[in-house]
Amino acid sequence: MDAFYASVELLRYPQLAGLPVVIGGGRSTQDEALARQYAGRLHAVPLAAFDRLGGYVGRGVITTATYPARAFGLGSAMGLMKNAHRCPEAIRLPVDFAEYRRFSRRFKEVIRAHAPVMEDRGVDEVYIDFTDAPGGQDEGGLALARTIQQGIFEATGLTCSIGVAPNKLLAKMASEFNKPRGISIVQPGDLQALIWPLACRKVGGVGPKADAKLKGHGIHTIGELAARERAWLQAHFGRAYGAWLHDAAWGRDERPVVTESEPVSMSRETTFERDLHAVHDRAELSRIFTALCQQVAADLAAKGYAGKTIGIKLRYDDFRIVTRDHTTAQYTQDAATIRRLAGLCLKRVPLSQRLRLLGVRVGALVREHELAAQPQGVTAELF
DNA sequence: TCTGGGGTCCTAGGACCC
DNA sequence: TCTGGGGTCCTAGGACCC
Repeated sequence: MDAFYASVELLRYPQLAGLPVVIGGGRSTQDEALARQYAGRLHAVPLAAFDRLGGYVGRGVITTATYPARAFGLGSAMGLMKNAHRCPEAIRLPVDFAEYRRFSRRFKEVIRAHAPVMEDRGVDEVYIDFTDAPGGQDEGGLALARTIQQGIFEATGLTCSIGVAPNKLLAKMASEFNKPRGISIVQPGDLQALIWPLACRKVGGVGPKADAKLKGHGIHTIGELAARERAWLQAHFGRAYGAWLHDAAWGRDERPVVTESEPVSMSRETTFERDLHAVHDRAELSRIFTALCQQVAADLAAKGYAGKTIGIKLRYDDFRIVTRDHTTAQYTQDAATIRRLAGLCLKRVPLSQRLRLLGVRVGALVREHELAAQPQGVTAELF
C-alpha cells in the first residue's frame, strides 16, 4: 500500500491533500476534543486546528510521511523532534492502529476475492500467488494486477503498487519501481537490466549492518554482489548468509507463498515520556509494568493463546537493550502470573541505570483450546 | 529536546538426555 | 591415562522487517 497510514488519515481529512503530513508521536490536540467537536464532519476541521510538527514535544518517530512531506526530506523512522526543523509547518497526526487495521482487513478481502493464495506480511503488505488465480497469467500478470489495484481503490479509496515476478524476492523489489500506484513486471531475463544496477540494500534481508559490511568490501550494487564467488561470500559472511546473498543477487528464491501461520510470541512495550529510575521512580515503573502485563494477557485472551516463556525487555537511557526470560511448566495467559514471573526476570537485570523503555513478552504459545489436558499430576516411569 | 512498537528468525553456548 | 556422538531445550543477543 502506498504511504498507508498517511493515506488512511487523508480519507478522514481530505482537506490535507497535497500538504506535507507525517504520522507519528503521541496524542495531538485534534484527536479527542476536535474529533468530538467535528464528529461526522472531520473534513470540516480547519487547517489551523491541526498539530504542527514544529510544535511537537515528546518522543517518537515518523512512521509514514505523505509524498509532499517526503519532498521536504521527511521520512519514516526519523526522530520527530530532531527533524522538525526540516519542515516545522508540516502537519502531524498521531498513529491510529485500530483504524489502519480496519482498512488492512478491507484491502486484503478484495485481494482474496481475486486471488485466494495470499500471504500476510503486516498491515500494509502481502504476497499474492498468481500461479493458479483466474487470469493470473494474462499479459504476464498485468491484467490481474490492474484488476486488484482497481478493486482496492474502489473498495477503500486507497492506492497500492504491485510488482509481478517469478518469486517473492523479485516481486518485492519490482513493487518499489513505480510507487505510488505503479505496476511493474520483472521477468527472469530482466535481472541484469533492472535488478543488478540497484543498491544491495534494496534486497529484502540486507539491512544496514550487512550493507555497511558489503560496502566495506567495495560491493555497492546487486550486480557487484552477483559478480563475487559464492565461496568468497560464504567465507566473509558465513556459510548460510553468504549462500543466501549469492542466490539473492542472481534472483533465486524458492520460498513459497504461505497463507497461514501461528504466532510465536505476543508482546507489549512502551517508551516512557522521560527516562525512569528503578529506585527513584519505583511506583510509576511498577504501575507501567503491571499495565503491560495486563495488556499482553488481554491480547492472549482475545486471540485465544497461552504461553509458557515469560520475558522482559528494557532499554537503558544509552539505548542498550537487555532481555531476560523464563520458561515455566504451565502455560498461562493470566495477568497476575505473567506479572509475577516477569517480575522475577526484572530482578535478574542491573537496574542502577535509568530506563527508557520497558516491555513484556509471552512466547512458546499454544492455542487455548489445545490446553485442556495440561498435565498436573505425578507421572509413573514405565521402563 | 535525537532515535516507536510489534513481530520473526538466526546464532551460539550450556544443560541435559540417551 | 583420557574423557563419544548425537539430539533437544533454554537463554541472550542481534539483524531484520513492516
